[in-house]
Amino acid sequence: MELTYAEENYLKAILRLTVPPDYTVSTNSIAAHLGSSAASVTDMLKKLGEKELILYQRYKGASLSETGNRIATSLVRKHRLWEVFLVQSLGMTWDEVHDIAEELEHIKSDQLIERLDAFLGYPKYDPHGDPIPNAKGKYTLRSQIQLTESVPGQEAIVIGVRESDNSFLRHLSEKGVAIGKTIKIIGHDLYDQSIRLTIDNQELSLSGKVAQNILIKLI
Amino acid sequence: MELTYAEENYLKAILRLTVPPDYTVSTNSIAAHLGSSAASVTDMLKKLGEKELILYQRYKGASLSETGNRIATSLVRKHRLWEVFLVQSLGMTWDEVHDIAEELEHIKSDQLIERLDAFLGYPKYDPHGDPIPNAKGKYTLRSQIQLTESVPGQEAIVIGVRESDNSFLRHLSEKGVAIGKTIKIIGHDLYDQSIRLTIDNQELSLSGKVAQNILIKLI
DNA sequence: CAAATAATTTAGTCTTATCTAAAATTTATT
DNA sequence: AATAAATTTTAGATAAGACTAAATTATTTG
Repeated sequence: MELTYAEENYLKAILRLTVPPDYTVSTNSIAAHLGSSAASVTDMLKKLGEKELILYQRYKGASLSETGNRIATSLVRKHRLWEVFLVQSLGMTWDEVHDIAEELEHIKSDQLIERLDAFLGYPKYDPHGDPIPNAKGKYTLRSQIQLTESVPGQEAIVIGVRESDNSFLRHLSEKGVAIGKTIKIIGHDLYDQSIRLTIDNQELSLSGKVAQNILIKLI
Repeated sequence: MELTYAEENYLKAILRLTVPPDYTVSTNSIAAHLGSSAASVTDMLKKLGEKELILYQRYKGASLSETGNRIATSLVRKHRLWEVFLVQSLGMTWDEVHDIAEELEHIKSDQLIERLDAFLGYPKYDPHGDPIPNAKGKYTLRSQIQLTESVPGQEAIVIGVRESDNSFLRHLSEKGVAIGKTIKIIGHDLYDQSIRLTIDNQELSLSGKVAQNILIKLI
């Protein structure tokens, strides 16, 4: 199927924002992620739904179909392989390559990407440490990381916990931390390993011990 | 200036079709080259004229401005450098790379293209033998070739002659050969070096001696 | 659980790039 | 040079992707 750049970008956005437990993405979160209006997103979701690239119900959000997931994953593969090329072959730095890879990922040619993969030596991770899906779309999920592995400035979604005893969970809910919440890392304290972050525009601090048990997905 | 893909493709088409003596390109020839309608071309020429990328007068055709020429040449540079990469680094064959380079040439990053140039070892010619403009847009004009150097199937425009004595020119006009005419090569005769080609859907044959003195530009 | 708030969709516009059909202009021909 | 033919432009539509403002549906809160 021939997709436009816009359609491809929406699929990628939905994949990025997809998190457990329901794997459903809201209109507003897509709009915020892409920097466009909610109305534009609705229009596109209708179109992607008709093409059966996503499952979409009015007012209920969207999730990727099998086809949509395959296409979005292949875009991630292309994006990350190109990033490796830009750093490894052309000597660019990891912070210079994102925007260029954002354009390169849309080049349509399976042969090209398979040859690029071979040329680069079948790398498993991109320069940011994110895993590169193989030609079949399989990859080791490393996009799920511990909160302690985050870097200041990053935005992420809370997707789970590594411990589930009641006192821990109660502590989290008191702080306003819940699965599905979007967070933004402010910084790591060098002395006590605590992490400052914002949730719902509220600033708060979590101890290193707590942060270690919170799983997030970068967005 | 931020140009759309369509605008860039029009500039490239105009550069390709530009030939002596007047360096002016007609609406219809652009339409034929791009496979679009004359009306669409007129619309775009108006827009490019307003942006001062071309000089355009209604009913009189278009020619590239200095800026337009610079941009179009830089697109040719990108296209040919990417073709070298695809063949030299990825091992593709010269006939597989054109369409992919057609997409890659639009990636916007000066840093990228300069690094790619260095990575490839500052090649002077692409896999088809066409010269690659340097970062300043300079290149050895080899797109002008003798008719004897053509290959069956190629289409070209007659852009000049290497000899200009009267009997030669009279011979040409009798055959229907004139500057600005579009020709298509049918084949080279192995015994007498004569060349068969079509002009205005008329099939004709030119002797090797004559062909040697006709300069063409591939399209 | 009803009212208030938030999220989402619909309706109506705009821009870019395309098209066809009709009108205008230029070029060729008799 | 007048008319015919070819070329080019204008006029009016369409589709994709975006927007704002208004309407609708869902969620939260008192």
